[in-house]
Amino acid sequence: MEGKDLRKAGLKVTLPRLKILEILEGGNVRHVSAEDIYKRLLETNEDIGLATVYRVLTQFEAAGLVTRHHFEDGMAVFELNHGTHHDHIVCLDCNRVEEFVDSGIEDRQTTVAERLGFEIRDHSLILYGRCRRPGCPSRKS
Amino acid sequence: MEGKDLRKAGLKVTLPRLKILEILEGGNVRHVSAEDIYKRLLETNEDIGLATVYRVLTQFEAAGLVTRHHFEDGMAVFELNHGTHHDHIVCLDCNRVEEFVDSGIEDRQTTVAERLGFEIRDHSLILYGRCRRPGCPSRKS
DNA sequence: ATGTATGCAAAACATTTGCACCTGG
DNA sequence: CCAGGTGCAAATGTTTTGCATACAT
Repeated sequence: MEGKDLRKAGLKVTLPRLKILEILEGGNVRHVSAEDIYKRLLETNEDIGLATVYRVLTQFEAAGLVTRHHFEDGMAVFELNHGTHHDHIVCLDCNRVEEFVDSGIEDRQTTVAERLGFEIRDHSLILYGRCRRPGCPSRKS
Repeated sequence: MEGKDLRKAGLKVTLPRLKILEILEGGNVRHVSAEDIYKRLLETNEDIGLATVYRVLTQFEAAGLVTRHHFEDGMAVFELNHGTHHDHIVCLDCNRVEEFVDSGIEDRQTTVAERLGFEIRDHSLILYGRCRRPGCPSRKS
């Protein structure tokens, strides 16, 4: 029984919340938009409204289960929190997203914040570039 | 005559573009939304439509005159490019924005991107925290 | 039972676009 | 004069909300 995570987060265990959590856990894609999830639900013939998807994702975020990111296309994407913090690098051509952690960067962020008199609470670091892997459109040039 | 910047950017010198550039240069606020600029124009009794503000800002961005940022509220803010690159730290309580540059962070970003096989083109680093300065609401606690 | 969650449709919001008119060079 | 710029209104795309109904505990 996997409703544990939900109950532990103080959320009533309902079918929409279970299904959405399931999709987030279904590892094939780590960063999904509300619309992505909604489409996935339709494919599985689940009768769940888009509004509910947004509501549930917002609750999950408040409960610390997921993180909301704003990549530069403006549309929000959500990612299941698997404990470890990490930053992102996004390919401008194929939209592939890789994750990384660099303790040097993390440390210096804290130092910089202190120097400016801030008590740091969070940060968002996104690198943009070209990955030029097989399958990436930038390869064609 | 200040239309020089515009003409140099390959843009026809028109009244809306001049007025908007003027507001961006009017140093009191460095990060403004399209709506902010529109309101400022209304206060000055300029008859410029919101659509034009968006169009002009997009052109300015394409011309490299301004940079568009997505802070975490989702609404885009624009900032005049004064040459030097910098990152941002935003106070979660009073929304004050400070700028900083840390060459250590910059260097490691390049290193990380290379390690992951990316040719880095740009990045967005935003720290979030509490500044606890006089006038900052977090002070009241 | 009862308070909360959901679905649907409509609202709200930021941003973009179509089109007739105006303006800068 | 004429290509390009602008205002207005309407369209778009994403996210939120109101409300009557359905569900978990």
